[in-house]
Amino acid sequence: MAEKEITIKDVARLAGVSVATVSRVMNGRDRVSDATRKKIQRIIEELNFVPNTMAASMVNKKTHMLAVVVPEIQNPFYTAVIGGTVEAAKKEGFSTLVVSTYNDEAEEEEFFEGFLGRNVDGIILIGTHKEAGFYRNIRKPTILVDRYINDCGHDGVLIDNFRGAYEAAKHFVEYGHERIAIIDGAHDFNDGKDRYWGYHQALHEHGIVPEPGYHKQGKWLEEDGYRFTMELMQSAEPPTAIFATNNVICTGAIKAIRDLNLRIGEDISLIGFDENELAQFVQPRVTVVGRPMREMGIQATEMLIQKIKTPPGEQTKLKRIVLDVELIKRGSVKKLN
Amino acid sequence: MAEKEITIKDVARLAGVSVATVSRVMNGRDRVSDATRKKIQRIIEELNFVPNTMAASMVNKKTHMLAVVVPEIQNPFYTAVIGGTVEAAKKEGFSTLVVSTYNDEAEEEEFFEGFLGRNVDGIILIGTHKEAGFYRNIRKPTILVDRYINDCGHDGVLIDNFRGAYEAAKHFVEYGHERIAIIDGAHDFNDGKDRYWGYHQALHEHGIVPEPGYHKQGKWLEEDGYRFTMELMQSAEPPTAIFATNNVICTGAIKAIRDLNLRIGEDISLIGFDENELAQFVQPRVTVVGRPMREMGIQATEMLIQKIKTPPGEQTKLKRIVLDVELIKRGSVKKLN
DNA sequence: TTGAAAGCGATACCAC
DNA sequence: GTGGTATCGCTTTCAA
Repeated sequence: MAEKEITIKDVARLAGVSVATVSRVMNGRDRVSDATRKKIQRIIEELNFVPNTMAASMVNKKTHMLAVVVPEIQNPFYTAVIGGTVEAAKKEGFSTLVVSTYNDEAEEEEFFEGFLGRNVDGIILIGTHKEAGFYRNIRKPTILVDRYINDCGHDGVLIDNFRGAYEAAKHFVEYGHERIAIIDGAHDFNDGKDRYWGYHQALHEHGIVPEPGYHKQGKWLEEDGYRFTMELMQSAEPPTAIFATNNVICTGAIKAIRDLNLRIGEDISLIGFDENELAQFVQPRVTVVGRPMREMGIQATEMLIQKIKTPPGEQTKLKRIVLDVELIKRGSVKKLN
Repeated sequence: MAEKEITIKDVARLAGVSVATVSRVMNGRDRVSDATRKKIQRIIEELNFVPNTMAASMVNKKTHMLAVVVPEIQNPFYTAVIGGTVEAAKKEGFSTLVVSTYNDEAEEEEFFEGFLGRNVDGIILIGTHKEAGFYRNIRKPTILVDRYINDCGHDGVLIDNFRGAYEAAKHFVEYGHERIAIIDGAHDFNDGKDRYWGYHQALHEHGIVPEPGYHKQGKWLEEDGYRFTMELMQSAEPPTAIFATNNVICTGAIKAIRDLNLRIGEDISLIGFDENELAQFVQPRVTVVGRPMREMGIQATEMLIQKIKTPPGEQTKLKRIVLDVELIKRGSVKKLN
């Protein structure tokens, strides 16, 4: 681990040519005579020379690396997005590195200020910051995924949270439910807010006034799902249906229902948002709003690379792609009518 | 996104000093008169200047970045290790980036050859390659975690797989089981192999000859756990106990048992390796061999940083830390005696 | 205390 | 085709 690195100069010297020529054969652009090319390649082989990527990057200002920054690496939703990103990036010759901010704004800032944030060619960002200002400060091709802040100055790939929630709530209503609870968290981002209002509108349209006591706001955590489901079901007038607005809240709700010895789809109807392991395990399986997670990563990455390749002059207008969601009906909603 | 970057030269010019002096106040090493320091700091502030980390790294050959390379980012075991790494690295002033090789050797090689692999200061590696040669080629401080290849030339942080499996199998035996099946995968790495032989020894010590038909080898996948459990339970002489040697195999086994309408801990006893969501959800909960996942990441990172800071001359002998495992007894093993 | 200048290891333009 | 050299943006002697 001590030997000093071999550089392009060493190769040039041993091959009896200039560094310029060595550089040429490495990058294969300019033409070089077959004889010298062969010789240089042999030396490179012998010396086991690998060019210093950082030096090259200093000149051409490109690293061919993308970063995908997510709030929480443990959440399968995010890892699916990451998977899509890695796949799409690879196809275009970019490497991807993953950074988890653990939902910590400071952590997110550190990324952008550090070596990484400053040296990737572009960023797929599922942000933790809530103010547009933070995003406007990012002077690098960036695509916001899932969470979008208005006026942030970047393109986005989102899903139709409003419609997803609307369909879920409508499904409850159409099956005759009226006492429909919703468990969510702070409306810091568009996603959470939209889900609430989608639910809200579906109820309204069917003449149901959402009861404040049926709206439980936590921190989008599994324990919130557990605790609020407990509370709801043990209240004087329990709901007949619960809308768990993300995957971990849904997991918590399922556990609570189990601990209460209630039967899903019988004693209580349930719809989740995003797939999760338990939703697919319990019987009957739980109806969820599904979204094209991997696809979101792919689309975002393609947009990003497109942007990276576009000359600074001819950048286009801001763009937001909204992907559709799908209500995956299974057996967790009881028909009351 | 077009404006040209501000450099140290701009700052120097505007402050009427040399770049050397600006560099000095940025790094705060050499002493600079209070007057000029103040002035330079003001200019830096005004210009919103952020030094180019890459240029700096070219000189001092340090990036203060660590990479943690895992086979699969979706597996909670690995994300736990990552979590430990990030925490420990941060404490020492290092940033961490995550790379998933998706169990693909080519992907792993690309990492090492690419920008990333060549520019981090050290690597926490849960490898995918099976031959020592690959690892010996890594000329950078590296700690192998979990999977270890003999003669690879790097330190390692492992767990006592043998004992974990041994305790699990012994637990079965002590509860009177004799027909004990094991589901694992290829013995490409020490971990899988050790788990098998730990099981083997426990049985032998108690006078039980492991029956070949009870050893099912797949690819360490959930579907293997599912399929083999089905096969085993539908065979002429089903086992009374199954040892599922990793978290996803255990998940598959639980699903199969559910689909067969069997009761865990009653019709079939089960022990898993590593925690998993279903093991904690089903009732009775499933006994598992637990290991200090986060702790593994922390220990490995501390070793790594230690190594990075050690002058090349005085490197110590290779070292392997083996952390202990714990059999977390719950209700999935029936007492037959 | 401060400045000039020599790198760090590549690329790319301009000559020849 | 090939070589010389300025350059990228910073750090670090060496002098002054």
